[in-house]
Amino acid sequence: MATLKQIQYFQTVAETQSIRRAADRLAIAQPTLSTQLAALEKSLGITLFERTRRLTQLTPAGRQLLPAVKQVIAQWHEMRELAHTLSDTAASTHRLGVPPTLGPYLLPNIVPSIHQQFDRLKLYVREEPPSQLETGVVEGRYDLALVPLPLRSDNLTVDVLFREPLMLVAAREAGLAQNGVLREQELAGMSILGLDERHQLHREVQQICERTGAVLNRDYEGTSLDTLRQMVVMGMGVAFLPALYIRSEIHRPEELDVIRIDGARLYREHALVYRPGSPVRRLYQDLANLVRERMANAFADVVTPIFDRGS
Amino acid sequence: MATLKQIQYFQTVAETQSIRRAADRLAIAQPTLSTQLAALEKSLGITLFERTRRLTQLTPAGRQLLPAVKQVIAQWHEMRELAHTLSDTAASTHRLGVPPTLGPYLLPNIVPSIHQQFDRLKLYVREEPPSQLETGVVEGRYDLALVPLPLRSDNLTVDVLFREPLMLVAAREAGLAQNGVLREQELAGMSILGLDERHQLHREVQQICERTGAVLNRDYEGTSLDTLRQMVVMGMGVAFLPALYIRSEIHRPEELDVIRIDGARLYREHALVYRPGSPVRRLYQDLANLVRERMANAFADVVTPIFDRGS
DNA sequence: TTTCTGTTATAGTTTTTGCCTATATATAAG
DNA sequence: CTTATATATAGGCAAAAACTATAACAGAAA
Repeated sequence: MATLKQIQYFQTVAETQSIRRAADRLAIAQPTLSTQLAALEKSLGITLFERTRRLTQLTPAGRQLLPAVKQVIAQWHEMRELAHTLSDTAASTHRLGVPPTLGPYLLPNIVPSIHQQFDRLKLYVREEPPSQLETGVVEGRYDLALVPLPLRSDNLTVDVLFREPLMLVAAREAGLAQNGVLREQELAGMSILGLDERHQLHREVQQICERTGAVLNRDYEGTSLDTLRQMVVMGMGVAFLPALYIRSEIHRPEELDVIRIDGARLYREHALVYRPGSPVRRLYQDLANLVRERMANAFADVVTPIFDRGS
Repeated sequence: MATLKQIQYFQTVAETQSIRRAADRLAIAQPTLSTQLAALEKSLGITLFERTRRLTQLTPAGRQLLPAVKQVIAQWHEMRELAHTLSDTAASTHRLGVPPTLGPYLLPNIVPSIHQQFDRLKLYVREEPPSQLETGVVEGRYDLALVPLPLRSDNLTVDVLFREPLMLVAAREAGLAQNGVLREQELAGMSILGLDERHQLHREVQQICERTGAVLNRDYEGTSLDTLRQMVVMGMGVAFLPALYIRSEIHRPEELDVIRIDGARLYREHALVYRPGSPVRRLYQDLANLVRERMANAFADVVTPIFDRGS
């Protein structure tokens, strides 16, 4: 069937113009080489060499086949080199899915750290709603994903990363900000702007409203955190925004007050998920730890990293 | 060592996303495939697949290796196709050597016939003095050559092709032409122009002069048949020119008389030579016959084909 | 839960093949 | 004619690739 070995033998004989010398160079016995060469010629249906005692040289057909043979061997070597590079698991490209309300505000803070620690690892990042991220990982469209808890799927490995507070944001003129803090009870009856229901954040805010007695305003819904912020700036109401978004996109002096709500469970939790069978789960665990440490070191005032809690 | 079979297996499993289905498509047993896959992974130092019961899919590293693997297989198929094409011996490029005093005047007449009969055969033609053609064939720089007899080497197969008369050419004004024929005796003492001694024709003309009593003029020697003809036209003397050259390059009306010499052995003989061990000698015999037949059919008045005479 | 089904891995065996040594054969050189 | 050198052939062994049978395991169905 024309094996790789055989065509390597072919190349060597063509180069040395001698079966004996080629056998020496290949460190095999001369009869072995004769036999394999004959087998190759038979399987190709071509006489490759004109064998005389003085020298063994290519036939016209063999001469024309040689470049093609070299191509095959060259490609094969290339493949092996690539394999060698990839044998370091952290040298591959991993497909990471992120939700649109987290990715743009988290990744710029952690990607440099990742590249510092795993200098040959590459990330192929895509944004999608969390539900699709989960199924994406299960079905193999992603290798790993950042998703908010709780998960829908139960057949994924979950590394909980950190807790991210949701802050109430109001227009400055609304005058809600008493030293930046509000008690939970004061939320009752308040009209809250939210994202449209394709975002996970929609549901999270909805649950907060139910718990605190605030009212989710469904007349106007944002399509992204940025539009939601604009709606607040324009005085259409107040909204709950994630702390990392605020840290990233809202700078003082601005027309907005950022208010912490005392005593309420106003936060969301993010996790890194991947298939339990993934052969590189150790790498993903390392990545999760790297994110937690990065959060602990540089974002302790914004988020709360969660170590040692599986799911 | 990572065989071709193994990387084909790899590709098939990647495509079918299942070891079982891949085994079916490859017409091998499933355990064989599992084992070979494991062997490949070990030799590459990479885990290529994430095996679950539902589906077997590529790891990030495997995903990146796949294109390289496909390249190898594609090149290999290309090589086999080329081999199949070349398995028709008449589909290769054969290196043909010709002497400068024959090639340009013979080949235009026979190459079309060759391409008609062997439509996929290609010739790579080079001109060299006959002595170098012979060693060229012996040493493998040529696959076959047209050379004048007699040969220097005795380790070549010789297919004698045809006998080509040498004609005396004189300027019209010399008035030598009595009905285009001269008797041999009339050559005695005549001054003959020849080629320089690097050409085989130099020696041939020299021998003719010795036999007939003509005198070879060595003061002026041509470097090619064309310069020799020019010298005759300019009245510097008379010369012996090969019949095929005359047929090809001397057209009437012209300033030259072409004279046949009666009763003398004024000719040279051409042969096709190749190494006795050449695996395609049958093809070369066919080519020799084709040349003879072409000469017999279209050039019977110029040359004398020689059938059935080995050497 | 248990059972059934479908998929991959492992064990044991047979067949194939790639390689070796020894020897035959053939040619060019001495 | 003999010798030296190169390739081909023969016979045998060991490694590898194939097969069958079976185990292990997850997901679906009962």
